Amino acid sequence: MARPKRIDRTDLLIEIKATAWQQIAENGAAALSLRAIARALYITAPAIYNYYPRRDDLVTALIVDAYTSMGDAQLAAVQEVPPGIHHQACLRALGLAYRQWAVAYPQRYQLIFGTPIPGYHAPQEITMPAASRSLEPLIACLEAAREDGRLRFLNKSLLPEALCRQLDEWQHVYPLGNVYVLYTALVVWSRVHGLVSLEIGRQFPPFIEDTPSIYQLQN
Amino acid sequence: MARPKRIDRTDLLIEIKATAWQQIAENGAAALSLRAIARALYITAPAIYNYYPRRDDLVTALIVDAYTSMGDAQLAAVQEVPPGIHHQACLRALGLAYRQWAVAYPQRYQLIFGTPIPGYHAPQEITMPAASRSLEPLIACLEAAREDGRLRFLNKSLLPEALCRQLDEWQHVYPLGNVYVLYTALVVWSRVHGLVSLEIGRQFPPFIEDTPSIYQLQN
DNA sequence: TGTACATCAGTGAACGCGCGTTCACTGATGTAC
DNA sequence: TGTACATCAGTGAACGCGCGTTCACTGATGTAC
Repeated sequence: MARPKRIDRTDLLIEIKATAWQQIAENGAAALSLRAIARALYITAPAIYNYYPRRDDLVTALIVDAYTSMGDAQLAAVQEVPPGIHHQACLRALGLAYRQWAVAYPQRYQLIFGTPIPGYHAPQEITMPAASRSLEPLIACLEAAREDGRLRFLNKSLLPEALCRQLDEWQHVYPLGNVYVLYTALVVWSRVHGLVSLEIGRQFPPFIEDTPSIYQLQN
Repeated sequence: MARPKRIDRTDLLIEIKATAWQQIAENGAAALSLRAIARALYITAPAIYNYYPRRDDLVTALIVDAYTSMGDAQLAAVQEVPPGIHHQACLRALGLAYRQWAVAYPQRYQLIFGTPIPGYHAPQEITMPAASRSLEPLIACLEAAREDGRLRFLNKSLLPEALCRQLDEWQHVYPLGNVYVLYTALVVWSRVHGLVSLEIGRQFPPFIEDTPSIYQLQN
């Protein structure tokens, strides 16, 4: 039977997540605790079990939310690029959007890409789709470039075999694009990620972002 | 009175640290626990207190060790560069050494640069000197370049004031070089760090390192 | 060479703490008659 | 409009756990005579 919705229900669920994010921001993702969240909400700890049957489910929900948020930002960035424009501009917009998102929500960034939470093991079947979706815009952009013949690929034999198999499998489960496109996406993404993780991780002054994606396009 | 050294003493102290590193590698720095270390060494937990009066002291010792290890690697890299060579070569060697060290000791890297351990607060007066020393080779290299007139600096007004004050203070406590040199060092280091943190943090295949330091030298 | 003593690394029990999780409950709310 | 009932979000007590840390202790070792 469909569960009748209480107004409170969504409210408190949202508040739980918000408080969780706050705690992650303050003490790091490793210090997340249901009891601390409950305390902050003037609620007893077991009450949270009405919303998340286990602590890990909360963490999973947070991770999915973070990926979704990132994916939305990426999508918005692509849609703001006027159509018919060179793919490089698209890549560049994605790179900048990635950075802006990370700077705006460092906690989410940390939860997804930072040191994993000690006890927690992410359920791949829930986490992977969200992660894949967040990379979709980038992959689509590269796929379009490939179809235009604007992407040059390296020899297949240059791809490490293990990596190749992994990409194959990935492509099989979430058919987003050509294996080489996936590989290129990973490379592009990882380089941008490198710059961004630096900016987020340390408390250094934000350096001017040097439009990083450009020199990746092997065209 | 000088404490007479037992042979055991240094042995177990080393074993404690080694086990700690192992645990950091396995479960992340956040999961470090004296009891777990004791368990792994077939020892009771209080025994550790003969070597480190508090848990945080162990962590501090590990951090200092990590910095020292990194500094040694940096120093060794500089010394292998034949004298009289262009400073760019020196910078490049430092960058590559940084990466190699990080790849060789990802746990140490994680402890220093990763998400901080929840309860732990580093005692600056112990931690900072070690950190500074690890950057010394880089700073010396840049300082030499400056003396050769091979470093061009931006206008002072372009430096954020807060950053400027912080660097001033740093330079005052550890007189390693000109403030602008320090700034440049930070920039160079941070970019290399960005690339490396990417390579370490994720379990992606190691990409070919693209000799990163070069395009930093503003000469 | 043998005995008495001091040292001190490691033991085992205990403490208080915060954690995730369970359980029977309570009491406000919405629904049916 | 009023009453009886079902629902179910949140409570409070309790559990077992691992943690850091303390304390009085023990027993092997090295030293002094």
